[in-house]
Amino acid sequence: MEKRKDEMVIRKGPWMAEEDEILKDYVKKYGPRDWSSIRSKGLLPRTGKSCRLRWVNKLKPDLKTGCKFSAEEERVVIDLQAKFGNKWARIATYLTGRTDNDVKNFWSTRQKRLGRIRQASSSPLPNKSQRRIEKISVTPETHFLEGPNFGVVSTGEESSSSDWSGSRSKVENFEGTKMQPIPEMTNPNFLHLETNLPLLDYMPIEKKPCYDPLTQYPFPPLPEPSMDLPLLTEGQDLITGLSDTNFLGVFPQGLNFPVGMPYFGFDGTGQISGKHDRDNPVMPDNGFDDFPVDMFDYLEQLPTSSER
DNA sequence: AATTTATGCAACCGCGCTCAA
DNA sequence: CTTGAGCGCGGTTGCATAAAT
Repeated sequence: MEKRKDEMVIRKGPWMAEEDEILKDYVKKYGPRDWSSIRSKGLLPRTGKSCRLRWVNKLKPDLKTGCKFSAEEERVVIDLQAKFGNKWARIATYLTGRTDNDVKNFWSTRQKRLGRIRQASSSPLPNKSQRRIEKISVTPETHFLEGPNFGVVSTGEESSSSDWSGSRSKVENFEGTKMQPIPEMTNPNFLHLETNLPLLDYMPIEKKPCYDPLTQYPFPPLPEPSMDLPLLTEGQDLITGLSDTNFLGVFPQGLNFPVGMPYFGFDGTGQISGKHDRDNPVMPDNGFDDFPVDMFDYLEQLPTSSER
């Protein structure tokens, strides 16, 4: 017996291709609004919320679905999370083709990864079960150092921190004789470095209208590059501002960086931005009060002088 | 090859805000 | 002023898949 449309059983769970098509047709006709009417019109047995979520996160035409966060995107998220806190929707406005859910998931994944790193770093001689976790965890984000006292991570083939698929097999665990966490990880001054970081001064992307005003069909031209940041070559132009003689003034006295330099914000002019965000007291809600998880991200592997 | 475990992502839930009736 | 619908956001969960054992 057929139910009236307002009695329609609400469907949950994964979307089928047919449902996607119906939803796309709806948006094509009516625009991305009145989500609840999709159900009241009897088009889909889904709540308005569910329809909106599906559209925003998966069906909108300008999304970078299935594409890992680039190093630049990672950097933006990390900096803006420090600036805004867990305001994923706000952060997402600074990234082209990324949704709040994408940003949230990225951050969540990153938090877990850093948590594992933290755990691994606190037990230098892990037992057998822990060893696996460490093996999984170690990426360049852990910033192991090369040299006689420090472990080796780099295989020399990774140019972006964003693609770590397969990285599990590239690294060794702590029990190996070559590898130890960097000593700064336990230095209290180092741990509080983050509070001294100048923050980026990004501009949100101007989200272009999603719909052709004539046809109401979504055809957003792909947004322009996402912010007033110089396009950086990984590990190179990134540190342009280091030539600023005032640059080191932002560090606590006596603190030095044996490898690489932390990333600091750019103001869009190529100069290091020393701006602190006074009106944003929000601190990252990362759950590691005494161990800022972002600490790793301000250590970028730099090319050696011979590589520049 | 089979099983276990970890990971990442899609989707749901609850809460709060806005706005119109 | 109140109320309820609609919507957006952040937190959380469950599942599919990959990786390890």
